[in-house]
Amino acid sequence: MRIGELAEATGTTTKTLRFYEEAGLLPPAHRASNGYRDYGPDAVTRLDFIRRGRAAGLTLAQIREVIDIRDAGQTPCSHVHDLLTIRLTDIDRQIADLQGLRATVARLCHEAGRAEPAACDAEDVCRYL
Amino acid sequence: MRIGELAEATGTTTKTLRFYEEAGLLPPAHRASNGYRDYGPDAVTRLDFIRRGRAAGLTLAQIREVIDIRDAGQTPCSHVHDLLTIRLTDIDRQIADLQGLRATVARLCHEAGRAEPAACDAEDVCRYL
DNA sequence: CTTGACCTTCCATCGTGCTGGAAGGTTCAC
DNA sequence: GTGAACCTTCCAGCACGATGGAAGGTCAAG
Repeated sequence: MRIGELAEATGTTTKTLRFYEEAGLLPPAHRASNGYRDYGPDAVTRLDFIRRGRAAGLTLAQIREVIDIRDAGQTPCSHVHDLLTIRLTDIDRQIADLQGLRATVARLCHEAGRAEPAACDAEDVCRYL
Repeated sequence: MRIGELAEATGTTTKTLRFYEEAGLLPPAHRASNGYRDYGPDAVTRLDFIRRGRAAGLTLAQIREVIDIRDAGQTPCSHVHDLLTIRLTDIDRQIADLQGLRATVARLCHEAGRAEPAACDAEDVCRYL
């Protein structure tokens, strides 16, 4: 299949596919006689893997690590487990940070809702922030 | 005070202070006879306001909006309230997204922990992701 | 035979908030 | 007088994941 068909089939764009190839996430595509990229069905499988990795919040670099392990003939299972463990810790920290931030912003927002502009000091820009 | 002293006093860097001036967050500093920037105590107040805005997760552009309203002689209270309300909605959405993501990653991580490499299909890179 | 939809490469740009470094001027202590 | 520690401007680049556009080749339908 051609690049536009693959993009259509996987819900992405030709730009992104060329970018992924450049980034080593897709193997260099076989070329038809006219120079057009010619993909087999395994490209769809590969892109689905990339999509799952992105959905899990992995970076393209991390996804590439996993692909490289597989392409080197190893099984990437344990590395995937490591990546997911780190990711989980990171997500938990992000959630905790956001919950702290939410409390702060909610308090400020509540105060700003009952603001008395006259009480503000111009030099301080806004006392409700 | 000179730029290095202001940076020291506010816990930032001279690079950042020049960047803020360029971005319109700090008014162009008065210059001493040798061309050095010369700041008054109000610069500390202004930087403290910027720091509070950053801590609330506002972008520099949003902080600048507030500053511009104040510098135009208006009271920015209601705009601050609007910004904080939007920010709160956004934070709640981010938290919800992350909690959904956490569930996904936790499940994958659990499965990957009891992985059987032999059961993996090489074309699929890793079935645990 | 032309039009339009594809495809190719290459290079630049987005947003966000800085950060680094070069090349040079100023000031102060020793 | 010299060296360090400041300061100045200007231009480049980082991460991240694409996205836009120019200039040109290819192919099938009408």
